[in-house]
Amino acid sequence: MAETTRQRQKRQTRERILEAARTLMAGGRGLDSLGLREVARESGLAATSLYNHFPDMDALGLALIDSCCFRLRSAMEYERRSMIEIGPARAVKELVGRFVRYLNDYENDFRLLVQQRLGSHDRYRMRIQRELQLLVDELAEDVRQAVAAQGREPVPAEQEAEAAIAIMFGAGISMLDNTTSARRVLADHACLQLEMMALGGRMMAQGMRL
Amino acid sequence: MAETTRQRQKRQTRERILEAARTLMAGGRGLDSLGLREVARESGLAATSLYNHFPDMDALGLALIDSCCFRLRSAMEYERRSMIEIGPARAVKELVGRFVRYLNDYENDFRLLVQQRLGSHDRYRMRIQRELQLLVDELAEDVRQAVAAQGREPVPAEQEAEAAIAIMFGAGISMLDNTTSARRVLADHACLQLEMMALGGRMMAQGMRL
DNA sequence: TCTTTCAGCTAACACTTGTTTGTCAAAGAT
DNA sequence: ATCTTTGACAAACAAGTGTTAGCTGAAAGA
Repeated sequence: MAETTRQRQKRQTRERILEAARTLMAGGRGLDSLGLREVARESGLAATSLYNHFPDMDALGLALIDSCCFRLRSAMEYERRSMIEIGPARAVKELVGRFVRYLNDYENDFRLLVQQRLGSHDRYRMRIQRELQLLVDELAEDVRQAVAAQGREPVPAEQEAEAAIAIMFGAGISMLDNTTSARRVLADHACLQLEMMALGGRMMAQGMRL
Repeated sequence: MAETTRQRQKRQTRERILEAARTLMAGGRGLDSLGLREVARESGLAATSLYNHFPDMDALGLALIDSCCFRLRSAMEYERRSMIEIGPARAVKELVGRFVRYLNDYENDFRLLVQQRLGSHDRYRMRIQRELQLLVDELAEDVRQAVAAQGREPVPAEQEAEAAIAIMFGAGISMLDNTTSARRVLADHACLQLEMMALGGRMMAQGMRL
C-alpha cells in the first residue's frame, strides 16, 4: 500500500513543524519558553494548522523529545562484537568519539534532553530517563562481556556504566559552551576519566579496595 | 550604622519575592516559565512593586541563581584537614553524605542550577559554570593533598575531581525522581562509583594503564 | 463524475505577559 | 513641624498566549 500524496504532504508538514521548533531552540532556549504561534510562524503555517498534527502543545513537545531520543540512540548504536575485540582502551576512545560526533551534529538535541530530564513535565522526564537507562544497560552489558572475556570476577558493571554515562554527559555539557577545538581537549579529559574508571573497576573486581 | 526600618522592610520584601519564586518552581517548573505577575501574586504584592526591587525579570532570575550558588557552596563547605585525615573511603562517604543532605534540603535549588546550566541566558550559565568549577577545584586540591600524604606520584587530580562531581551530580539528578528511602541506595551506588574512580586514580598514578 | 475527507486558513475568545505612568501614604531628614 | 524620599499601588498599554468555530479548496475514494 503506497503512500498517497496527502499522507506524504502531511508527514512532511509535521516534519517541518518539528524542524521549526528545533530552529527556535537553537539559541539555547528552553522547550517551555517557545509558543505554539511562534512555532507556527517559523514553519510558515497558520497557528491553528498545528492542531491538525498535534492535539496540543504538550504533544508537540513529546514528539520532539521522542525524535531526540531516537537520534541519540541511533548515534550511539554500534556493533557490540567490535567494541569488545579492540580492547578497553580503544573502546573508550571509540565511545567518546561517537559521543563527540553526536554532540557536533545534534547539539540542540542534547541540550533539550538534558534540560527536560529535570523539566516539569512528568511524561517528558520519564521518557528521557528510560532512554538514558537503556544507554546505561547496553554499556553495562558490554562491560560484563569484556569482563567475562578476561576471566575476571564479576564486577559491578552496572555501576561502572552508570558512572561512565555521567562522566560523558558531564563532559558534553561543558563542551556546549566551547569551540570545536576546545572540545577535543575536553574529549581527551573524558577519555582519561573513563580509563580511570575502568581501571578502578578492574582492580575492584580483583578484590582491591581503597 | 544600624539598619533603618525602611531598609529592613525592603530587604524582607525582597526576600519574600525570591521565596515566592522558589515556591512557584517547587513543582519542577523552569525559571523561564514563571512570570513577573505570577511571582508578584504569590508574594502578595502588586506586579509593579517588583520593579522597586529588581530592574527587570532577568535581574530577579540572577538574584535567585546567586542565592542558589551561595547555598550550594555553604552546604558543600567542609574542613579540609579532617577530610584528609579520615582516609579516602570515609572521605567519599562524607562527601556524598553532605551532598545528599544538601539535596534533601534544597532540592529545588539543585534543579534550578542544573537546568539553568544549559539555559539560554549567558549570564546565568556562566555564573553557574564558575560555581561548579570552584567545586571541582576545591575537590581537586583535596585529592592532591591526599596523594601527597601517601607519597604517590602526581596524579591527574583535576580529572579525578571533575569525574567525581559529574558522578555525584548524575546521581543527584536520578535522586530527584525517587523517594527518600530509594535515594539512600542511589547514594550507596554513588559511593561505590566514587571509590572505583579513586582506586583507578591511585593505580594510574602508579603508572598502571588499561 | 460526484461526494466525502481534511489540511490549512481567518476571525475571534478569554486570558496572560512585561513594562510605564502617575498617585498616595508612610518613613527619614532637616 | 515641614519637606523629601520611596515602597507599594491601580490603571492602562501593546503584545503575546493556547484554543475553538467555521470556511475553503484540493485530493481521495466511490
